[in-house]
Amino acid sequence: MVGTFYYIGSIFLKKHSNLTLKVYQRIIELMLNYEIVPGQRLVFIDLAKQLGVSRTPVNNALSILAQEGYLDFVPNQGYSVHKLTKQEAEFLFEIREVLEVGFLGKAIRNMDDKNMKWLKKRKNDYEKAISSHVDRKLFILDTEFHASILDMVGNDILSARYRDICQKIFLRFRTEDLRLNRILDIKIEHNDIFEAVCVRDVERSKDLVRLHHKSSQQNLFPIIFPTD
Amino acid sequence: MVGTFYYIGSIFLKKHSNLTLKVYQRIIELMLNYEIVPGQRLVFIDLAKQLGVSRTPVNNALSILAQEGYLDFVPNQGYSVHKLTKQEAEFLFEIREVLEVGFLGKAIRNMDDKNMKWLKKRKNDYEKAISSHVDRKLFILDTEFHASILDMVGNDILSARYRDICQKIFLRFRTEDLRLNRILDIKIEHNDIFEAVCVRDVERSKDLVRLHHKSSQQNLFPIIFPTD
DNA sequence: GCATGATATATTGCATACAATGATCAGTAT
DNA sequence: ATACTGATCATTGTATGCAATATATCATGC
Repeated sequence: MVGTFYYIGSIFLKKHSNLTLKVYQRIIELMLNYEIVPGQRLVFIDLAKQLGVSRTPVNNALSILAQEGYLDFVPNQGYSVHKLTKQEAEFLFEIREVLEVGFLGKAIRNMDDKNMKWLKKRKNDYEKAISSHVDRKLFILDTEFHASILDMVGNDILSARYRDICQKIFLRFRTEDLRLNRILDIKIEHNDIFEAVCVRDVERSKDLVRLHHKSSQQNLFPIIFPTD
Repeated sequence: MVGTFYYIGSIFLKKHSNLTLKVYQRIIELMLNYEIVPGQRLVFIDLAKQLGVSRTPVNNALSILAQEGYLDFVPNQGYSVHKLTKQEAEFLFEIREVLEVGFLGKAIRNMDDKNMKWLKKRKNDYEKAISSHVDRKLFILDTEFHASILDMVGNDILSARYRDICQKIFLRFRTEDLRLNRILDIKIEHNDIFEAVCVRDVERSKDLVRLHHKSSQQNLFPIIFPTD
């Protein structure tokens, strides 16, 4: 179950909530669990029946998700799950890298022992999950490793946006797209980044992060976008 | 009239649209024109009456705007226009700068004569608007000057997000907050940036942009957040 | 056989009725 | 006076009916 990990909109359901937000969250879960997939059309009444609510909260939730770019919307025609294009994925990778590299210096300057322990924990989480090929766990834990570095900046808006970008990317992928050798490479590269960050070597960290993203892109894109 | 310039969500109303999107756009206009102001509560029925529609599309539009961070929302209590805190403004400034500086090199490398002319036009637009103190025109034209540089990168998602960040910031300000001497300084600083970009001096451009944002922040924040 | 047009069907869009919730205010007890 | 309780009111939340729109089906004509 990945339900506790989604980032979209950074909404945290509280005791006081409404159906719109619950439906919104549920749809994200459906996307993360491949129960609805990129390209698939979403029909109000079907979703409403499936979730046991009326069309109103479904309509609301879909409006929000469309605005965030997770769904496509055509007036009078309806909603469908957005299928990220190769170009969009490139755009997002590019933004992701600029943010990560751009804030790495501040993150490292801000880092304390607590941060470092936390980061190590995220690194271990990824490694421990390598064997268990469930859902999108690896994508999420990979993202969490990187995001944990950025979290040290202390800029909540940045943290939320970074996670949103990563999620938009990995929602396009399937776990099978990550081949084992790439998974193990990621582990090694994370280790290298972790070491460089720990010794506060900003320039080396930046280089390693750039290299890491480049490798990920080179490995995944031919699989995800074979024709383009 | 600033209606043609808003960025939120980058939705462009087409022939086929629906009331939700029209209401959404209208509320943005109301925010830009100070007809609804930060902190103000938004009541469904009032807005619906004012815009001549039912509560349904208003509800939809407000959900979207809340998700984007332009409105605050408390379930069973309602919506209010978000009043950006000093910290949030600092966070946004920080992100803005990292994006702008981080992509400046690529922008300059991509620049051709057409881009350069376009940028000069944006620079002139700002200068011409200095005398006409209407609405948020200066904020918008200032943003457009900077965004025009980033547009050269050719990353649509980046361009949209950059404008969104700027808009979130300047929605918190009022035109009166920009004092004349700062307005004239901006003109000079834009000129310097423009020159550096034109001669493709990436490092100098970056320094000037950083300086420019720092000055803006130092001038505006004491006025906008006097107590904090 | 293919294009065209009319009809039927499915789905979205909007308004509204009713229910649920929270805020306000008055009244009572301490 | 202040704190508590209950009734009233305002507003949000949800479901649903009907209208508008788009799509699919089928018949007709060439």
